[in-house]
Amino acid sequence: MKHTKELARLREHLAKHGQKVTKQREVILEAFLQNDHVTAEQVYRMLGRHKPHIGLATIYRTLNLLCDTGIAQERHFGAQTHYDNVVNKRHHDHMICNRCGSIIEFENCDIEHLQDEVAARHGFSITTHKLELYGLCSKCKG
Amino acid sequence: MKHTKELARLREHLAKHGQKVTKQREVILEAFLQNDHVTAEQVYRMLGRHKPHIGLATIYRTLNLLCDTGIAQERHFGAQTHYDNVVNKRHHDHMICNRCGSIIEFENCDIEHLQDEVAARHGFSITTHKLELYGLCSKCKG
DNA sequence: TTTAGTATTAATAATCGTTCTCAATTGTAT
DNA sequence: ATACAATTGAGAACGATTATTAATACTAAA
Repeated sequence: MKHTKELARLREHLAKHGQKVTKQREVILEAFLQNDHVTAEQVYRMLGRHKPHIGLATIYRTLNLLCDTGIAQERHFGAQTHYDNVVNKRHHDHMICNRCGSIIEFENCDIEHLQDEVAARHGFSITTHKLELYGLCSKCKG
Repeated sequence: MKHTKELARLREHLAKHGQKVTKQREVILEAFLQNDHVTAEQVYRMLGRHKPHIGLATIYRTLNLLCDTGIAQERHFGAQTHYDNVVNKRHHDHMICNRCGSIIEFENCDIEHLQDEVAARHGFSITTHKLELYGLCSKCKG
């Protein structure tokens, strides 16, 4: 319930950029940290009964802010942008089930090595990457 | 200029599905095949002076049709959907330059092997995948 | 080749996710 | 406490894509 470390990180970022600590930002951070990844709509629904009401635009603004702090990371799985919780996690990629939509996280250093090799061969320098495997999860295969 | 093979493939698909061969579909296919990957807008601009005028909705419909035939494949690089020419190509992935937007294709079997391994470890069966490397191309690095 | 029937088209309205605008409000440094 | 700048909520605006619809163009059968 108390994500003091992430809260500190957010405050530090805000201070460094002359931005303000607001109730909305704290509330949205708290909601965000309760999941592995969420869409703006999902956060909006989570905070539906919150008083005072928090607008959808603020959700978007704050989720993008969390990306700036490095707490979140954008992913484009389908139509909607997913905001991925990456605190306390190393880089990871995703498997997405085409039937039930569940998302499984995984990490694999060997793949990342090979990516670096390929990039080097083309004189390309990687800043980020995206790897998604689509198919059927173990449950939906049966 | 004459992509008879792809045209045949399209006609076959249409016949099999009780759909019709139209001028628009042939013209759009021809335009599509002149690039490695295009957006609907790009095709629309390519055919800007074509008579009779071809509407944007028809471009979208036809590009999606080409995906059904297996001639094209959708990619979601940024805001717009890219339609990737995959005839006569094996599976490949992409490097996208963040500065100039150029897209470099590459293929790497070792990576695909590792993907299969990871998936197997999770009881997941892959139908498709997407791998994109973002960064700076050799030109923009200088 | 004419006909009848269905698929397709162009134009544009509609939709969806997201960002922008702006007046009102709230942090923050003094 | 004051003043200034950043933030907010509401809804308008936006860009990409899809749906609607009346008119048109294939296609297969006669």
